[in-house]
Amino acid sequence: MGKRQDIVAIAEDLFYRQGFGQTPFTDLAGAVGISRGNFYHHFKTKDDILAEVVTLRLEKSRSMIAGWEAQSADPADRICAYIRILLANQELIENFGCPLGSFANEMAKAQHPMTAGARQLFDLFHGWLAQQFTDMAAARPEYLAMRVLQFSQGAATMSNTYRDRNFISEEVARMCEWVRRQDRREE
Amino acid sequence: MGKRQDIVAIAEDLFYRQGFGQTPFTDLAGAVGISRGNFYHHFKTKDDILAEVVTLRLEKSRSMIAGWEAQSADPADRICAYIRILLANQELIENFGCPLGSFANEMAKAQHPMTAGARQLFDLFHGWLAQQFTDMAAARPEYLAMRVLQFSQGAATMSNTYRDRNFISEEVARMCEWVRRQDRREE
DNA sequence: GAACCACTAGGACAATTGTCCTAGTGGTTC
DNA sequence: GAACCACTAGGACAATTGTCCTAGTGGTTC
Repeated sequence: MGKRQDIVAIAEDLFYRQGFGQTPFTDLAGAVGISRGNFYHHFKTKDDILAEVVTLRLEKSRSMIAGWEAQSADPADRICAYIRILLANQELIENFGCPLGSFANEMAKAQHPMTAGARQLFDLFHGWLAQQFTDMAAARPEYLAMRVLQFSQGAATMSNTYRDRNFISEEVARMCEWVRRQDRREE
Repeated sequence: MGKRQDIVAIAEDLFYRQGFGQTPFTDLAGAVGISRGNFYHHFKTKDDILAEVVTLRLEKSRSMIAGWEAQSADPADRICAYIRILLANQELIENFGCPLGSFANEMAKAQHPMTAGARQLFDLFHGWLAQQFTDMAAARPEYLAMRVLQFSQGAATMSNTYRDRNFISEEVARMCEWVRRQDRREE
């Protein structure tokens, strides 16, 4: 049992690395260890697998967020934890880009219904970041949350293109300082 | 005559909108108006078309740059012209993302040799931006050029995901002001 | 041990893909 | 008008793709 979950977990990884449209069932079959035609016992279509992959990503994102919340009560620290994904997942991002950004773009280009799912993922982080800025008593928390997303998307693309680790480290540090400067609480 | 160039021009557009891997010859044939098998009179492989598409993009980018240089002698103005692509091509970016960033990411995921071509495109803008910052007597012109690229990549992804024109306008304005603040010349 | 179950392999299918090949056509050059 | 040219349509090909189907297998439940 759990085969279905295995498939989704492996598909999540492969779709990230190769793109959804560039990942045929042959690859999935090889990685999961079942035959190609057999996927249809578990899923109705390839799009159904994608839908569950997005659900899995949402769950994983929620538990990442829960982890950051558990690790610090300070909203600025929490936002920095988000920013530091750029370092924690550096090698993956260098090779395949940001999972959110590249997925959203692929869905948009394909005019795929799951474009909405990609946006949900962004919304999840955006909402949470905005909440942290609110807790910092910052003006325009939603705008600032957009700024953080924008930064991490840009940095991920630079990382993917140039693989310049010094630059990324500097930017992560700079952005974390910027976040702290948004704190308007009496401290 | 010129048929070859027609094909490359149409392929450039389609590859941008749909992605290279998701654009079959059927689509190309429909758009160009010749039969599918007939492409092989003009090109040896699909990859050969891509190579010429990249060359075309490089040429187009160079003439955009030449246009900005002709329009203003002030380096800050010139950099702002680059940043304002986000507004000039807003609708395209909302629908398909940044041509540079999305292309680079697709090539990286496919581990396609043309990853190098994608990077050449980035290098072209990076080099030119760095030159503008040098002309402004700014410290660390190459770093600042990276910052501009990073910003426009992030903003393009936000535009592609959220299509929030107010946000993009504000960010373009903010970034242009930031550019001007890097000016260290005696004025 | 019969009935059921979740799961499997792998053949088959039509559609699509990149590519190759043949047989043209229509204009220019001598 | 013969020779050449750039270009064309479209059939054919093998490989690949997503999907469907059939015939199982191996374990659990009564």
